[in-house]
Amino acid sequence: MDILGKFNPKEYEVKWMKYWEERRVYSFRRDLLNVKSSYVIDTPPPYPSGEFHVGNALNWCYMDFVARYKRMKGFNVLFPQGWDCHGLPTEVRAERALGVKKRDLEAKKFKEVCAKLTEEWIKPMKESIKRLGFSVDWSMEYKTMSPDYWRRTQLSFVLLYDKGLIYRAEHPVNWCPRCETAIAEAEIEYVERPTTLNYILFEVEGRKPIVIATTRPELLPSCVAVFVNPADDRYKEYVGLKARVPLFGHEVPIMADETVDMEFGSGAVMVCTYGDKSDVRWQKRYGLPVRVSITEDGLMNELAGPYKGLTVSEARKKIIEDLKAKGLIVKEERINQHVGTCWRCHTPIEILPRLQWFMKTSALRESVEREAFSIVWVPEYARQRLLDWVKSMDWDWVISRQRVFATPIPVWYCNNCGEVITAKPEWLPVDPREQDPPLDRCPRCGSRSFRGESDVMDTWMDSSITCAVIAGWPDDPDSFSKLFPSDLQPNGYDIIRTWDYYLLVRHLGLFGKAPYKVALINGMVRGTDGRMMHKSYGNYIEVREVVEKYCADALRQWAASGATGYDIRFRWEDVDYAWRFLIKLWNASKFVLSNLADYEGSRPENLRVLDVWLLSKLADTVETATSFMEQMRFNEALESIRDFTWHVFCDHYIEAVKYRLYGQADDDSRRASQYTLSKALFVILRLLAPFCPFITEEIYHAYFKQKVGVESIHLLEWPRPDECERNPAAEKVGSIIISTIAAIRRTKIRSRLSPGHPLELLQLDPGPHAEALAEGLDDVKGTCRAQEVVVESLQSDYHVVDEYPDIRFKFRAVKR
RNA sequence: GGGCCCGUCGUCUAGUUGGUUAGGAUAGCCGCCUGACGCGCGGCUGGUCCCCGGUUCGAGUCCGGGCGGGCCCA
Repeated sequence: MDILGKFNPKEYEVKWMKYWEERRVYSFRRDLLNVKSSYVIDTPPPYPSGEFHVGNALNWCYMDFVARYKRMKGFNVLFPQGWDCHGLPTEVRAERALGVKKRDLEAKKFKEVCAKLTEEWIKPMKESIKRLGFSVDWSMEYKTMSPDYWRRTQLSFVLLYDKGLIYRAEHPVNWCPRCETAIAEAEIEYVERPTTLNYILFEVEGRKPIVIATTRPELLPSCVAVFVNPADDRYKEYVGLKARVPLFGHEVPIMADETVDMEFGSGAVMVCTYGDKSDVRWQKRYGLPVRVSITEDGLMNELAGPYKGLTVSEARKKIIEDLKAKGLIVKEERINQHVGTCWRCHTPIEILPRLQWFMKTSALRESVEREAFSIVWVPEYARQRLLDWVKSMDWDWVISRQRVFATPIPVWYCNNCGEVITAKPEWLPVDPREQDPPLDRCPRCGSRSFRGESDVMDTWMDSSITCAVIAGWPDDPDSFSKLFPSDLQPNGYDIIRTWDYYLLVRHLGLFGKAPYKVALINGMVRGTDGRMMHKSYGNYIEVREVVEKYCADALRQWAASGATGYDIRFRWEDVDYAWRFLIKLWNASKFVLSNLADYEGSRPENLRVLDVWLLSKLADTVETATSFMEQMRFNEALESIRDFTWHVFCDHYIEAVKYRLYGQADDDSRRASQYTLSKALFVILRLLAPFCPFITEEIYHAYFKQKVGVESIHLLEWPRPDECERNPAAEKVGSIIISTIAAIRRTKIRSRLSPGHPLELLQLDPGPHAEALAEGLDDVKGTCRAQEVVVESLQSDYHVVDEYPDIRFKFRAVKR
């Protein structure tokens, strides 16, 4: 036996981290696919930003608690780790690193630089994931930028295209003029900012001019109609007439629509191509013309006449000046406006019509809504979030992007007839920007000249097929049939509308089946000041800092301290408490192990009542903890284990068996306590293993490994209540004895005696509990260090046991 | 403006189908060198359960209306 030495988590944590990796302790047993039930976790692949932050840590802790618990419950756990590599920030960083714009460099070369940077940023994140002890199977690691991965993304594109769920059309899209790309609704961030609402005169033949209110006068050249509310008395007579657009001179119809807000501005609005989403709605509903005046890089085009070439904001200034010069602005009003901006570069977005690729998500709305009910959401409110989002979507998903570092869209166009040629599955992976289709001639017109699609796919197209990919799709149908759908999809509530939604819609489109069974939602991490943890708030904590000051097991306990699905504050006090618990466990283990030298491991015939009491309480704890783990209520599970360990096991049981170990009792009693100590510690360690994988492994190896033989505690079975021998009668008796001991100890301390101070005489009046106390008399005597105990009726000057006020006692201490 | 979530000692958290004096943990305070652990042990003090109504013999819990905070969206 290897008695534990000094508590040194930094040393043993690194040791076990390496041990687990070398021995592949957490590998998914593919050979047991048909033998053992699998449990599949669809780890959301993070974007390789270079930093694994505390929010990630929380998310991964949840996954790991489940992974380790399920593994111990006998499941063959698949816990993979991937990287969602493509993304604009990488392109921006690459541009900065190279000092060029992406379009100025050959795509191939630019992609190489991005890939290299991505590899670099993955490294530190991977280190963090390992250091925190997450039980990932690294043989399953994938990167969405690898050709083998984007082969799958492309295949999913082709299959959805063949099913009619992907189409190409000219449609208004959210456009970032800085990034020069379309972006999805999910990528827009709305910010509030002050702006000016301009009241502009539009001439109307035969009437007084009509005043329209707009925040975007630069869109006058794109004006295609004026709208008023049909119930608005001010404008009833105008409906059906034509208004002349100032400065630009074209005439537009004045129309009525009940969605016009009479209270806003003048009650008359102009419809443009496109100022906002309602412009798009009206344009569609009334078949209005399309007049585009803004270019893809955010400049005014020829339609803007003299303003051509100006940026949007320059044009706005100039147009306002010119209108003022002509007396056409009658009022200016400062208002706050919500502006859609690009979530990456924060440039205000424009809505532009453009040929884009779409996924027909509108066709899948009903099945998404239906499947949301077949999924278990932890906590349940998350389902409502998803449903609300699905109901509010009004456009199909734009899946094309005008970027470089991303999965290519596997499509070519015939230069002669324009035929769209999608790749055959066997051509994949393919990059149409660099490769021609393996065809002699265009199947429609026979031409030999093709042009590859230069657009690429939205990153979400990569990351929304992970459930299929980790299950082995498309190469291993057998494995796919067993590992799809995933059992667990863990992520934060902020990305329910993206991650959970896109996964659902993609897999439903491809396979007609929901991709995960349980969605486990985590809240946001707040700083010590209670606000969201942000670098800009100055309340940002780095994972490394916590691990260096404390250790991974302490950080993991902090992550378990909040209620599942709700925000959690980072508190050093929690980490500190966790740290102290580890020390407590360490010392208790040291005590137990140092008393087991002459114990061979078998169960003695006769346990004493306190032994049975402890094991029975332990059975309760096992049951409670198990139930909480099943419900993924990690805070409750951990708390029940810590509470039992600290207060039942250490404070009461260990204190009450010391006299039996220190040679004041007979051998049977000693052996019974040794059995109970070792049994209880072994169960505690296993209960704690999902939360504190390092310390439990260290203690396991110091003693239990030799008895059990299994190479890691994490490969053992989760404890069952029945292995702890529940016994309600003994629990009752034990509780009486323990309460009595505690009451005597309290009284000693109040009398300024140390708990270990010997008593010359202890007088005990058990009241109705004579039988129970008779059974525990040795324990009371030994633990309270009474030289003599007399059981007798007490009438005066006695103390009582709080929990059992019928029990009276008094004592006389040995003189100091 | 809309949807969802949340308001319980300073802080975090539990509170079953409504049912004794709202439980636990931390922090705070007061004791104690006690033999695994002062990184410890024992104890004490903290709550008008956000507010106002209603239902009820009885409301932290159910209903209605506010107020405050958060996330997502417009």
